[in-house]
Amino acid sequence: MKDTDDKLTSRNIKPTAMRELVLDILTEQKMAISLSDLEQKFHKSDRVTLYRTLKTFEEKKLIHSIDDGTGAVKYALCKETCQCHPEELHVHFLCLKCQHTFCLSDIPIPSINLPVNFSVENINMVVKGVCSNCKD
Amino acid sequence: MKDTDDKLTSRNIKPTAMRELVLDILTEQKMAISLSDLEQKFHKSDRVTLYRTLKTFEEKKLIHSIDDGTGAVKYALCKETCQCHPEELHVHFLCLKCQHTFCLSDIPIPSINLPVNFSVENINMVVKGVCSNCKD
DNA sequence: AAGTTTATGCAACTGAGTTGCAAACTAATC
DNA sequence: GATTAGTTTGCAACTCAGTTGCATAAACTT
Repeated sequence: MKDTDDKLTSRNIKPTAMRELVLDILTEQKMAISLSDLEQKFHKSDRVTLYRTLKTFEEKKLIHSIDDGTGAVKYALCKETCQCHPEELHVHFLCLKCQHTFCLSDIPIPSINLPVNFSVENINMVVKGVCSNCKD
Repeated sequence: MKDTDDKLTSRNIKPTAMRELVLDILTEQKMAISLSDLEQKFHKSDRVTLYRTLKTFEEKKLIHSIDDGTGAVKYALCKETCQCHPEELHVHFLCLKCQHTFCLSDIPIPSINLPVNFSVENINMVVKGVCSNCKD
């Protein structure tokens, strides 16, 4: 738990039992998960608490949210030092077969030449297709 | 109405009074609009009909949908010949001040080098920031 | 230990998206 | 132009994600 605690405190999040649990679950995931997904990892849980936990984590940039168009926002861990600035963001991939959403952490979002006087704060880029697992 | 009718029939959509009206409204818009926005352009209207009209239009590629993360999917007209293939897609912009969502029709979505054995079918790319109108 | 702040759990609500069904409309055939 | 078949429209009702308010429980302060 020491490790988990450190991750929380280093992001200025008070380490409660609930939060440690949620962070551990998020750490285990190979893919992004939604609030409902998270809920189902618990035998007994309160959606609202999980919801607020995710919100807190996102605010403190411990996790980032991905709107992949499936109707439920998904969440995945940020890298240690991530501040979620536009230059740090990566592409996400939604597999239309297995419905899993991945971080393509190695693929940065290409920079865009916006029209004059437009400024960027955030970018959401989701590629939809078929992942290597589902390709046969 | 001739013009509107032609646009519908050329996309294999039967031109009903309702559909002509919706297409006309969509044509007038400078920005993408949601189902709720559309609903409010009518004095008396049925959400479900408008919903289904938008679905039909999208299926026939007369319009495309944009998930800008605001919770409501927005819609905008496609170009005449658009088939909504990945290479044809453009970037969208959500202004965090005026909350308007624009097509940046001149800015194609940059192509991405996906990991091996990943294939693309669609891409949603939304840049969020402040538009030139709201910048002061 | 008392008091203050913060987190949790429950109930309840909103709003987008959706489905089923019956009535209205359109198109096709005789 | 009446009959039928297929399509579109309108209404009711539902699901599900996200959200708020409030009361209790836990953690932190002095």
